[in-house]
This record gives sequence, C-alpha cells and structure tokens, in this order.
Amino acid sequence: MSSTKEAVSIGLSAAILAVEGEHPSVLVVAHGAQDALPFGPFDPAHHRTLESGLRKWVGEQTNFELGYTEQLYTFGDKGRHLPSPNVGPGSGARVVSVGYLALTRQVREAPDTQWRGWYHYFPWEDWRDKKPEMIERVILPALKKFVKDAPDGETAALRRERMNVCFGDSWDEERVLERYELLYEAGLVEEFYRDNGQEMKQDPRKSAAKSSSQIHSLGTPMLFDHRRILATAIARLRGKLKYRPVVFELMAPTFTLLELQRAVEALAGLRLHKQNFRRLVAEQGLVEGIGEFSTPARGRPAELFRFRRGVLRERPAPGMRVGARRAKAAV
Amino acid sequence: MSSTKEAVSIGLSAAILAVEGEHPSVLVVAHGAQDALPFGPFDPAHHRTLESGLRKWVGEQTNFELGYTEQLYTFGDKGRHLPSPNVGPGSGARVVSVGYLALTRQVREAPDTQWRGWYHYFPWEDWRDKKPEMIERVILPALKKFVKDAPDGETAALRRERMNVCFGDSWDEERVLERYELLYEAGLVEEFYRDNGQEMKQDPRKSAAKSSSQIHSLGTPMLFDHRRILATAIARLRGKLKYRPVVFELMAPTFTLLELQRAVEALAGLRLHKQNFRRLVAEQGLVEGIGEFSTPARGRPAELFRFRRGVLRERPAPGMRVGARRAKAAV
DNA sequence: AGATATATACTCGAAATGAGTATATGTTGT
DNA sequence: ACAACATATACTCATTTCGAGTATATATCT
Repeated sequence: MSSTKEAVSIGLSAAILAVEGEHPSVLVVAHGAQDALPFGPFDPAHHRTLESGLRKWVGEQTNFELGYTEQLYTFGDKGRHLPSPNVGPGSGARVVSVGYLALTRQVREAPDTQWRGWYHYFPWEDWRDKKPEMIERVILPALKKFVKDAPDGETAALRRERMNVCFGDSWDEERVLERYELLYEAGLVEEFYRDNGQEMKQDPRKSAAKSSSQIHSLGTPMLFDHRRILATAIARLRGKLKYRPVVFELMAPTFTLLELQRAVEALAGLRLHKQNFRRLVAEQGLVEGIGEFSTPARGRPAELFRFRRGVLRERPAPGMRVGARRAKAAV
Repeated sequence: MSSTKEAVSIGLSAAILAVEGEHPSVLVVAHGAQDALPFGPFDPAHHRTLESGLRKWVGEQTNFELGYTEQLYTFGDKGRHLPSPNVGPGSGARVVSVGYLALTRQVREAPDTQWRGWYHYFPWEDWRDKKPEMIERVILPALKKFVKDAPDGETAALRRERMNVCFGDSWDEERVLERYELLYEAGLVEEFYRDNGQEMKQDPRKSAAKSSSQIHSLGTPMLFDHRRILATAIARLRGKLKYRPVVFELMAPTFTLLELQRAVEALAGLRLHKQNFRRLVAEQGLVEGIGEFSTPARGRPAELFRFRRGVLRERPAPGMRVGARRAKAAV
C-alpha cells in the first residue's frame, strides 16, 4: 500500500424533505451567509452503521426524528467539499461525504433551522404553472453558447446531446441531478465559480460586457456540494414516487384525494389530471376512505382517506404514476 | 466535534459483470478459500474522485479496463466488514466500503482472477428454465420457521410480509438484494454465522438433529459483505436494463437479435417472448441492421445488428422492458 | 335561486403489451 | 431431390393501460 494512508474523514449530510400543502421544502441550517444541509462527521467509535450515526446527530442538531431514510450517494471529489470556506484545499483531511434522503411530516422548526422551498434552489424544476420562462430566456441560450465554446467537435456533440436530454422538448422530471450538473459545468451556477476560486462574472457592479454574454447565477446556492446532494435527493424521491408509496411518509395521517394530488404535484413539479389521478389511486388500492368528510371553505366536501398499509403486501410496485403526457406529433 | 476522530479508511469494491452467451458472470479473485470481489483502498492523496481511484487499482490488480461504472452503495456496518479474517474486530481502523457496479465485455482472464456465474452465488435467482425448486423445498419452509420463531407478533407480521414480497406468488426479478438480506437474517446463508462468530449448524459432521430443523447454506458464500454488494449490483443492473440501453455495454459490437435476447434473459433470470422482444427492440429503435447475416450451425441465418447510439438523443428512457407476465386470476 | 367551486362517476380512443399463428429460409439426413 | 427440423421474421388479436374529456353531485356565497 502507498505512503499517505487514510487521511480521510466521513461526513454525513441529510436532505430532509417535507411538503406542506403545495409547498415542497427542505430543512436547512444557516452556515454563515449560505444555506447548508444539516451535516456532521461520522464517528466510527460510537456508531455501528452510517445510518445510526446520521440519526444520532441529526437528532441532536435539529431536534428532529427521522422517519424514512435512504442513502443517496457518496461524494469524494476533491475541490467540491472544502473542509471550511476559510481553509484552502490540501490543508486538512480529505472529506468523503455520504448523502442521505430523509422524509418527514413537516412540523415545527428547530432552533437554527429553517424550512425552505425546493424551488428556491431549482427554479427551473417547477413546471406546475407553466414551463419556467428562464429555460427559454436564460438557460437554453447559455447552453447553446456552452456547446459552441466546446474545445472540439466531439465535446460539442456530447454537450448538445446533454442539453437536449436535460432541457429539450420532452421533460423528464426525474433528471434533476443531470440538469444541475450540466448547469454547473456550463458555469450557470454560483458553486462552479466558488469551487474554482473565481468570481461570478455577471457581478452587477462590473462595467464590462453589457448584455452580450451576460452570465447568470441560477437559483440560490448552497454550502459545499449540498445543492448537488439536494438535487440527488429530489431526483430519487421523484423516481421513487412512481413505484413505492413514499408520499404517505409526507402526508398527515388522513387527507383528501386532492390534498394527496397536490402533494404529488408539488414533489414532481408537474400538474396531473384529476380524474385519472383518483382512478389510479383507487385501482392501486393505496388508500381507504374512513367515512368522514372535510369541511372546506367552498365547494363540496371531500371524503377523508388514509394510507392502506396492506398494499405493501399485495402489489409489487404500488406508487403514483406521474403520467408522461402522451406525445402529440413528433416521433 | 467528538474525541475519537476519523479512524476511518475507505475501501473500494467492484462488481465487474459480463455475459458470455447465456451465462452472466462476475469477476472474482481468490482470497484464501473464499471468493472475493476485486477490492482495494482509496488513496485520497493520489486520486481526485472515488471513481478514479477505483479505475486505477482495478486496472492494476485485474489488468482490466472498466467501461461503464456506477456507484452502488456505501456500507459502514461494524462486523460485516472485518479488516482481515485473522484480525479480530476493534483492532484496526474502521473500514467503510464503497461498492461499484462495472460492466465490461468478457475477455480474457487476468492472473489470479476468474469469471464465475452469478447463479452460483444466487441459485434462487435463475428462473429461466423453471422456478428453482429450492424455493419451495428449502427457502419457504425455512422462512416460515423464521416467521414462527419471531419474538413477538409484530415482528412475525413484518417477517411474513417480507417473505411474501420476496418469495411470494409474484416474482419481481429486481429484488435481489431484499431477498439476500432476508435469507441472511433468517440464517440461511453462511455469511450470517461467520459474521456472528458461530458455525453453520447444518455441518454434516455433527450428529444431532437429523432432518427436523436442518439449516441449509444457500449459494456460494463470499468474503466480507461482497455477496451483498454483488446482490446490489445485480439488482441495479436488472432495474437499469429496463430504462437504459446498458445491455449493449455487455454485447459484442454486432449480434443477432436472439443473442441479444439471450443476454437480457441471462441478466434478468427470466425467459422472454421472442416475437415481442424483437418488436420492442425494433420500435424503440435501439438497434440497426448492418445487412450481414450470421452463419448458424442449424436453422435460418439471422441478421446482424449493432447498437444505434442515436437512441440516447431521441428517446427519454430506452431500454428492454422485461415484461411482467400478465396476472391470470387473483386480484 | 343562481353563481361558483369542488367532488366524483363514467365514456372514449389511442397506445402498449401479452400471447399466439403463419410463413420464410436455412441445415441435415436419406 | 425432398422430408424433417430448426431458427428467423411477419402479422393478428384481445386485453390492459392511460391520457383526455363530459356529465353529474354536493357544498358555499351572494
């Protein structure tokens, strides 16, 4: 084995997600001027598994009980996780960070923590009202420039392909991470410049290049690679939604079908067809009515439902299909 | 931060998978009497990312060039990855192991390595000929006993649910890991006893309990938690097959449609309907004929095809749907 | 009572899909 | 040459899934 052995420490980060009405949110802690995911070191002396380590200090730090948790990915990139903003690279021990997804019903905030909407960090991911204008106005022009600026033809072709997959005609709501990574590499996201020790060129104070090649900083940045972990978490959740009944981890014990639909829509970032949604939910046997009814301000009261735990036993892959709109023309 | 800091080293393990004709295989190295996945330490001083570290020493150790690779999972459990068979726990540094899936076209074997069939390790996962008899004869009886032996009713219900999901009426070929973990916990797999410092009770030399509660060791065991990593790899590959054209990483540059089908069947552990398979492949535009034909020993020659790289650009999720047989009665 | 808002039931057609039949094209044995 | 066989390929058919829409029911507000 080689000389410099294991100067490695393990960091655990958790993207703790919830949804309140129509608003999907993530628990963040303030870390200087920047938002951060709750994170802490893994202490191998006191914890048998990574996950038990995570539960421990998340419990301490955010005063939160994690329900459903799932490991996301282990990042070991040099440069994208500096030990501290002040300390240059190469100084301390190398940090390998293990990211987790955790789901919870949104309750109170703990001290020093705050629930913030997903789409502050990923404004291009919310298609519920309409396709976000920034895609046509900012992202695609910048990506086209990114393609044009490629060093050689092969790289250009690869970049064009990625652009089309990520922001082309058909929207695949699961590709959250792929899109963030593309924007990162294209320099459309603040973390890119921070990680490379540069500044964002589009600084408003600068006099130079007016509107010609203005570079935009899209979305709110986060500490370290935390926005990447959050992107991974959202992507995973959006995918899982379709074949596992994970939404119910985020819902109150009872809910109306519309509330359930709004939650799914919030997570997927898409609108769904109401009648088909309830047909799906009914057919799948995901829920059961409890005979009581909501008392809405306006409109007809809706029956209250609860999750049918039995589904897990019966069906192989019960989830909320987030129907891809049937392609009109184009084949 | 706490006292006992980072006595952690990172191990990288790779499940390198290939398929030769109808035989799916994994590259193993002999480690004493046991099979092991190629593995080695991550050296943070020399590698920018975990993956580059992996490629480096896999290249050295097995003389192999990795093609497609994907991170699987990071395991940190105390007890399931002892530093060495001879050294007791608590002695050395804690090892956190990051598992990878890698795909390659099966070529020569490197020194000290060997291609072994998947189903040596997971004989219950191959349903191509028929449902493996061991499920009815050995696994289900043992699992029923495992349910009955549960300390309390709640645990029993959970265990029964898992038994049904894993080995019940409908077979979900993706749940490779879930099934292995269940067998592990039920003590049907040798690693369980090794990790707990016991011996397998069914030892043939022992005189005691004849056929009454005979405990079987299912499949060939592996070093450390390597069989778990392999299970994760197979599960991931079986899933990915359906929505990404990963099979082609395993195929020769040109192939007949039947060869492609046999490869998919080998990986999925299922038989497929031939006519529908080719319809699917054609509709998806995954392949293109090259005008040449195979020269088989018997039967009509088949056209040779190659992968159409264009698909990646065109379709959002091109893959080989492994059609779940339509449910007959039961609902 | 009528406007409005929401809930729920039902219909329709296109596409996907499981399963099968029919036919084409090669080899081997006699 | 020709039957017997093996494989490839084309096409049919019924069922299921699913997007999209219409129709109707039950509440509140003015």
